[in-house]
Amino acid sequence: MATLMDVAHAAGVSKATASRALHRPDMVAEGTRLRVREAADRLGFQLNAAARALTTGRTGLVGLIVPTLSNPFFAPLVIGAQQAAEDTESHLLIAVSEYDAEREAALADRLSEQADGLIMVTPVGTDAALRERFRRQPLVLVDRQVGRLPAVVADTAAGLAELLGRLLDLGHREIAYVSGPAGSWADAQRRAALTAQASEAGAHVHVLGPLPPTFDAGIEASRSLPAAATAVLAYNSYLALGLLHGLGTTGRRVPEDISLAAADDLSTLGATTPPVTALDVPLQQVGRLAVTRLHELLDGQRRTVTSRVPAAPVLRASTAPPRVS
Amino acid sequence: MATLMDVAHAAGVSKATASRALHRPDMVAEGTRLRVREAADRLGFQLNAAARALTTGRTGLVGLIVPTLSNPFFAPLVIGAQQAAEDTESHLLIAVSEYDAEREAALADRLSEQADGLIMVTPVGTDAALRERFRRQPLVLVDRQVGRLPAVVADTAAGLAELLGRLLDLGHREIAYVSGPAGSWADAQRRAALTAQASEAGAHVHVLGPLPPTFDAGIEASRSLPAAATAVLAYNSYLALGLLHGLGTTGRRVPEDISLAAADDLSTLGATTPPVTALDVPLQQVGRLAVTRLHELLDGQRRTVTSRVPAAPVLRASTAPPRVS
DNA sequence: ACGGTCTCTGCAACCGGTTGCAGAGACCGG
DNA sequence: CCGGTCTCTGCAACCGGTTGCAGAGACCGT
Repeated sequence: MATLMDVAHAAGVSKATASRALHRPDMVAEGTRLRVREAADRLGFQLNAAARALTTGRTGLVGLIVPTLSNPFFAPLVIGAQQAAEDTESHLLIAVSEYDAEREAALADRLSEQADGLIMVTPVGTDAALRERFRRQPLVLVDRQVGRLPAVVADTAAGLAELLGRLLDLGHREIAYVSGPAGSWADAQRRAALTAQASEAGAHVHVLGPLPPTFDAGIEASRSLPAAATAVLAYNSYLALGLLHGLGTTGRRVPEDISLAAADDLSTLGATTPPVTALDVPLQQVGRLAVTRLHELLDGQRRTVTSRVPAAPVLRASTAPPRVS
Repeated sequence: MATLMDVAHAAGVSKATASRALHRPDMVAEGTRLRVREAADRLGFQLNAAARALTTGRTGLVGLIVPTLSNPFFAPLVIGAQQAAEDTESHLLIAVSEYDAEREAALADRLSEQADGLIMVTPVGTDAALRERFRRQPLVLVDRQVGRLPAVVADTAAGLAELLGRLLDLGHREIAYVSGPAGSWADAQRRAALTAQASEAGAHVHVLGPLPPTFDAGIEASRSLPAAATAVLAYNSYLALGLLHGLGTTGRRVPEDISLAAADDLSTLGATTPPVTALDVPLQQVGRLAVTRLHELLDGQRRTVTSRVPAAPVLRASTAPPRVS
């Protein structure tokens, strides 16, 4: 593998000039630059990332820790992050925590050796640990707020509030909310937003759970819905799918007997019978923004604000006015 | 950030000894080792990955290129790869090609600057390009065979053959196969295996497609199934889900009127009505194996064989004997 | 013709580890 | 007591880039 030295030699200049010709074009005479460039790709020169990282102190790597990849919910996040990474000539170092705080910490430690900074999607785990980690290394949180740490959150609480508004408009007054995993930050946000808004409107939100955000848990939940509820909101698509299935087998029709909606939007929700009303969460943008924020942080721009991206309801056939009883 | 030099100083030894104390324990006296270790974690020493990579020529990074992450099919692959990476103290550098050969090539080029080797899941793209790339850098292919290049493949063709066997046993003789994307290596393998085996058994396989492996394409396909077909095999779960939906809306019952099965197994297939017979592809193992193979390659063990992991049918309610006509 | 400025290039130090080689003692057998 | 072996440690070179600093000309205005 050709080194910069080889290139410099071939072009008849010094290592320093070669280096500048390749990424400081304005510091070098036109002719020289051309000669070096030509020599470089004649020799198939590839810059040694490690050597560069050693001097510059930047690896160009962004660590990304997600709780899982089995949930396609996270795919757009990764895609968005990758797009932003490409734009900034960096790469994604990925790790999956499996919702395990200890494992997550270990991965973060190991990733941080190689990466310039970390992006963490960490619904579980303590605030204190995250604060501590932020003190040691550049860090951007996703879908979670801890004090004034930089974060990018999808504003599902607001979106869900809007969704609830629609249900209230339709006439629903007794609404069940099927919670997500215990200790989830996002879930707590949603629960709080919903109950507050409902009581304001003279309605009531029945909270079920916490539950694991799975299809099976959704089926379970469908059996314990309060009889009064005319609509049910689910923490995520899997729960919603389980609910749909469970309601179907117990003979309750959606939306005639009960309305159903989910607080995220997997593509399958549009393909069920009936299609399920959902919240479109622009995760790709979240991913992109997270990387951008991280780079701002690395460049020393102290914009440690929380970025919010709005989530909007997508109304489908699973929501309708309650049956007049 | 403390450097090795600082640690050495604190422990009253030289840089060299400090280095050895940390990862060549047997070369150093017990007492010294302890002193160095103690100093290291007192100072919160973190080894600089770039510096290490520069001298050793190993970054400890494995590049992984997948066509997409939106399909949860690939999640276990990533998980498996990550597990193997953890075991070998390395990390996953991930990139998504979006099924675009040009993009894939660019990503591979850029990843290879940083990674010790590449693992590529590349259903599209030419053999020649892969061969060429292999000449330049350690490379392991997944779900694709190109000459004698190292590869790990899930033996879906064999698994599908077994599945076809079951259908034949049930009495099916006219079977539709709904193909995957044009140019897909795996799809070609399956098609060939199926048609050969069917004609041997006096049955006939009707090939539809190629089609994009999506839910919608599955719906489309459900409208153009040959009337004679009593069973249909789909290239993947999404097509199968689409077929199930499409058949439902046109009034053909599964499995009474027609049997249905998929050549991979997303968890949702077990949750439909009826649950869909599928092929369990142990992708996690594939991912793990791919990383192992890559490391063998890096360590100079020239085991450039193709590893196969078996895929086994999971029989569910969507397959039954054909209706006697 | 001359001093000053500006543009371009090279020298050499530096980033933070790893490792071949050699030297210093300790230890051992004869 | 001596030479040989073995264990442990340090010196210094090296990996392959980047960058501050200074020097060499070119060019300019007076």
